[in-house]
Amino acid sequence: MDRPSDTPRGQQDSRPRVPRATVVRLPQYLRFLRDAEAAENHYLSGARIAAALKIEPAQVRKDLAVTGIASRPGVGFCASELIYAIELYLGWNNTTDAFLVGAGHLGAALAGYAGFQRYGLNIVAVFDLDDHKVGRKLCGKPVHPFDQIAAKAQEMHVHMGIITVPSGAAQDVADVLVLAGIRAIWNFTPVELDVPPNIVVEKTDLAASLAVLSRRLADALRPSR
Amino acid sequence: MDRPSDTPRGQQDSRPRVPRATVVRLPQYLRFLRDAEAAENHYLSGARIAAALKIEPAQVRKDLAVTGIASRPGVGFCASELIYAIELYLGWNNTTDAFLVGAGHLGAALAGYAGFQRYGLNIVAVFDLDDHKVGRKLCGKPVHPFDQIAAKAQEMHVHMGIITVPSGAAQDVADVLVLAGIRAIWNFTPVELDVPPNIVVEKTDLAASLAVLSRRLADALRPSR
DNA sequence: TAGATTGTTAATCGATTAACAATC
DNA sequence: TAGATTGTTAATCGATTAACAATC
Repeated sequence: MDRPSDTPRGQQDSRPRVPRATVVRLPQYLRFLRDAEAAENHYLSGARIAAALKIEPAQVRKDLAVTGIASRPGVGFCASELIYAIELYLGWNNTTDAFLVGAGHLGAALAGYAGFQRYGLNIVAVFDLDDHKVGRKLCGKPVHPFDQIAAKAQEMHVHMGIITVPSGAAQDVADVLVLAGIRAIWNFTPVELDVPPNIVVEKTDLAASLAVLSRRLADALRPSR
Repeated sequence: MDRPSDTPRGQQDSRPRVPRATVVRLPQYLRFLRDAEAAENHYLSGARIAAALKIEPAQVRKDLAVTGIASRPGVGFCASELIYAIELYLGWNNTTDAFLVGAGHLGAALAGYAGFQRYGLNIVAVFDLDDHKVGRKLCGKPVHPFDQIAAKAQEMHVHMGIITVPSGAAQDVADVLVLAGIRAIWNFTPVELDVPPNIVVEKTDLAASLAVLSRRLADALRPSR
């Protein structure tokens, strides 16, 4: 009933736990700071950042504290310092190579999105089960046969996979990615993937966002009378 | 210092406030229930739903309570009843017509996504600023010139707009949509849109999801030694 | 220096989890 | 009926907001 050693959460919990919501906000700060930097605003107070992004000032200070960068009262944060620190924190200073599986419309949208470069993401290859798509290019990225994932992952030292296949194939694709040594999966299907605990999965579920929007629209239209 | 009437939140707060997280989970339940129904499982206990979706049983009971549907101890929820009630709650029983602005890769992905039908969403028209794209079809949807949004919105009684233009054009597009009488905006750009308070905006920010994934991958790779 | 702004601790708020009497 | 399962209240957990002494 009682376990020998009662490790509460992981082993070495030296890192202070950062709320997910904070990580979600970091790209917002990053964008704003890059724009400010481009506009020659090199120093910005937390209060100003807060006002621009409609976030509570205290929240901004707390969020930015995770970067380890201090702000000087009266002067503010040094934009370039913060930009560098946020990129570092998110691992966006070095580009991460990723595989994309599923050369459909959504796959094409992601493969063709030049903006990912700013987020340190580089889709190096696309895979698809459909032989008609193999050999062609999808938005400039070569499309390989699905069964070459493992070989190419070893060869190219790729750690991240993006799944944009139909729901029915999602789990199979995930299994293959895991076997290929992929450590992080960005799942664009609504399927709750079953993967080993050491694999990081992040789901982008369009239906979830749409649900919130639909519900709020219904609320907005109802009492309009 | 003290306001005359201390209205805490809105005017008629008869509706019990439903957590956003609950609304986000509803599509998960819906999918699971539809699958169960298709597999001839007509009654499902909350416990079983919880196990399948890896959600706490108490959470499932609480979430599903918003639908007003009761479960019978020993028997469970009636799948079809719940499906209907969730669809009703999300306004997905009747299809919602929507405009899509921005006929790029992401626009094509959304315009071509047949699955939206299951979520009560119907993209009826696409708009783009680029004249080369106007007149063609994008995944079967006609592409209209951008300046026809207002006229078409009135004509087709459309309340929802989806923005998939480059970031720089997002605010302008939002302004036009608002002027056209659109009430809900699904924003796929990272821009924090400035709209009147009666307009509902839901942002799907890919950078935010990627940030969480990147950070967790960095954490996973670091202590692997 | 004086005053604005910070970093951080305490208070609040909201959501999740646990517990348990009520129910089919 | 007996037992599993519910709906709901209380306890816990975690994140946001407020407050304020420390700081440039």
